[in-house]
Amino acid sequence: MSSCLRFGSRMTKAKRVFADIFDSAASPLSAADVLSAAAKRGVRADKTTAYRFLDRGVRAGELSEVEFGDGIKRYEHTHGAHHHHVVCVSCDAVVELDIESQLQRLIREAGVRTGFTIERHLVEFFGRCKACV
Amino acid sequence: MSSCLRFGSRMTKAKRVFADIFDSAASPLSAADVLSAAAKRGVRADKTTAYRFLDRGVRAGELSEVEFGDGIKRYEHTHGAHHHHVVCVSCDAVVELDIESQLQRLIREAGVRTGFTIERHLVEFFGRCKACV
DNA sequence: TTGAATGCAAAGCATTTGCATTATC
DNA sequence: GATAATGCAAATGCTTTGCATTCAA
Repeated sequence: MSSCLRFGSRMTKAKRVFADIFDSAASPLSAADVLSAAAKRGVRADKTTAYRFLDRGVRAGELSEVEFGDGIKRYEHTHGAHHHHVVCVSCDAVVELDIESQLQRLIREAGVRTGFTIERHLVEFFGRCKACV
Repeated sequence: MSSCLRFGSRMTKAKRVFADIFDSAASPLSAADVLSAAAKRGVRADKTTAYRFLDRGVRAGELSEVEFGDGIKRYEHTHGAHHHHVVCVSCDAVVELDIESQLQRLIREAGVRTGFTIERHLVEFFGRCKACV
């Protein structure tokens, strides 16, 4: 169980569990998500530890922040390209969506039209999954 | 000075200024933005009043919430179609962007690929405006 | 041993709620 | 005069900070 999610110079129990949790996560996780998942695996950690893990992960380029616009920061393991999600408003299921090529086109157009140099974008979809329609 | 932004049954000084502020706003405004704009016009109001105005505006369908993913809720006057923005990360300038047709195509595709019924989306762009490159 | 990592408590910040007061209709 | 709207204080929820303690290297 060697996660590729590693940063910092000392390996601790908390970091090991957190990394494992992200490796097997099906959707972006908040600090609270990480803590409850860790608790389920028998590891109690303080919320500060989780917040620091997430912050360091982002700064190490290993985690990326995902914003669903509900005031809660969620994170996912960054494997290669950044991607987008479709979130079920009823059961919170999250499905990844690869729309890179379409977005690149859209971003190019947005840049041309506004004169901005686009650096970053926020693109997420919300709706109902098959089971929740 | 008759704003089309009206809701509730009694017109007060605070509501009048807030409505005027939204009428002449160039970009989405937060509660703090609204309050400082009101102060500049000589009207001191409590933050609770601003939050309630924004909430009622959304529920009346007159204001729509804009999410830039920074933990601050911003609002804009809803005239007709919902649109998107390009935000300058340096000077906070906001430019509107009409990409409805492209988005409709993207949403249709996302729905087909994931099996979700897409109800809502979060699409905003961030970068540097011409002056801030 | 040493300082990176942790835990706990307290602080920050945007937002919300409870309740008495004010002022519009 | 009824009650919608306001203002103030306190509470909420997520996140961050300060600081003493612990533990991996």
